[in-house]
Amino acid sequence: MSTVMEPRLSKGEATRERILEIAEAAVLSKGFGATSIEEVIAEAGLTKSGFFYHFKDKNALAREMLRRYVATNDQLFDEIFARGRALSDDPLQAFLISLKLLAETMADLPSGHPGCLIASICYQERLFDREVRELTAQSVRDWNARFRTILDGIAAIYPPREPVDLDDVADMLSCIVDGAIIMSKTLNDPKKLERQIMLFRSCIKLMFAP
Amino acid sequence: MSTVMEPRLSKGEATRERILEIAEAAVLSKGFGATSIEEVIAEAGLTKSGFFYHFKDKNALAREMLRRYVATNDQLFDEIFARGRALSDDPLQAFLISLKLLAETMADLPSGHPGCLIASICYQERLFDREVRELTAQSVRDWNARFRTILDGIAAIYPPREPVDLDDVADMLSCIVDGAIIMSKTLNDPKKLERQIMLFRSCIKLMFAP
DNA sequence: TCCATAACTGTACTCATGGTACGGTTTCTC
DNA sequence: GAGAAACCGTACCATGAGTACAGTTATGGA
Repeated sequence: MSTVMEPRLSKGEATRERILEIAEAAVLSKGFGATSIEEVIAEAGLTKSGFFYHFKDKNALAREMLRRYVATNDQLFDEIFARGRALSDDPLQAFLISLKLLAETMADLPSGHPGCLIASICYQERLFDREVRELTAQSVRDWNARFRTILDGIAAIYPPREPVDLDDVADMLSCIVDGAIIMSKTLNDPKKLERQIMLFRSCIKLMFAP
Repeated sequence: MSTVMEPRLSKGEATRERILEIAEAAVLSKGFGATSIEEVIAEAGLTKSGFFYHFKDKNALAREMLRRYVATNDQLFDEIFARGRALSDDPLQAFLISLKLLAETMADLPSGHPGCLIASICYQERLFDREVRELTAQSVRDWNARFRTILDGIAAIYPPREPVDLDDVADMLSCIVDGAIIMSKTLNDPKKLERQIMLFRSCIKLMFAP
């Protein structure tokens, strides 16, 4: 899809990356509390001492995992919404294009979306310190604000038919995605996610299209 | 709201109920893997022997928790959609009323929705046996089918404006609710849930209302 | 009122795992 | 080649799941 310029990683940074990737997959499939450091280091091929050299404790691992996750997602959104704007000057059309791109991106994931780390953390809040919880909340607020900005641009040109609160509509996208990921995973049907995004797209059309 | 006829519980059943309630709250706030039997029995005021008298192991606890959760939710939906039908003969109006009732029910929860057990389990799938996973999948399928039936009744009278797949629309409700619960918990803002349900209601109006 | 059984308690284990502490060793990197 | 970065090994403690089993108390029906 997109070739990202990876800055050359030192050996330590590469190991950290490897640990974070393995840990994320484990956390998304069994939860943070049930993810043992032992299994992570076994898969990463290093010892417990090696692990604790990189991460002070499990909470430090969680923080870095989350930072990584948020950064990756931010980048994805930047890309998708920039492409939408590049393909149409009309804000509504641009958004509809971006949503289609988002749906396609999700559909292209080989074995379905692996899960949303923020959702996972939300269902295990008591395990994390305030910093982690604040980070999740802030990233959600940022995403909502981003969508809200887009919707403002649309509503300025196309007044909504039904009286809807644009903040709620902005929130809706995250809700749909998170909810659809859960349904996809629960029913073992990866297609649910892209279908729900496309349905949200239809709702946007119904709300704003003349 | 509604007075449910509780069949008189024997002492053992009452203890089981108490354990399940405490365990559910713990699981929803810290995850299944991180919920220790010790803390559950401490809060329930009984010993480890007492616990294992009621539940063979932790997975048996999970199964019963889930059964309880699904039954409670089924009952809630039965009630809400029956009331909707009672208040209007028009299937669309009945559904809109039911959605409003659902939103109000969610708004009335004292400290926000405690969380969806199915979502929690979905993010810890590897911890559970096939029976538990099959139970979650089946309950989601049942709920989707229930909504689909309602939508069929609506679409028979009010053909949808935009070409939408009714299965997707049916799925959307669960997605919205699950997603909004996550956002409510993450942002510590209980109102998100009811607002999203009301927004879904607006979308239904936009899709079907003449 | 009695008795069988349900509903527990108490004690005493095993085993796996998270996490800590710390000294030593290898491997980069400049 | 030196110094720092990136580890390894070992030993240790606390906690939690789960087992075993004998004993005790409460309950509810005949």
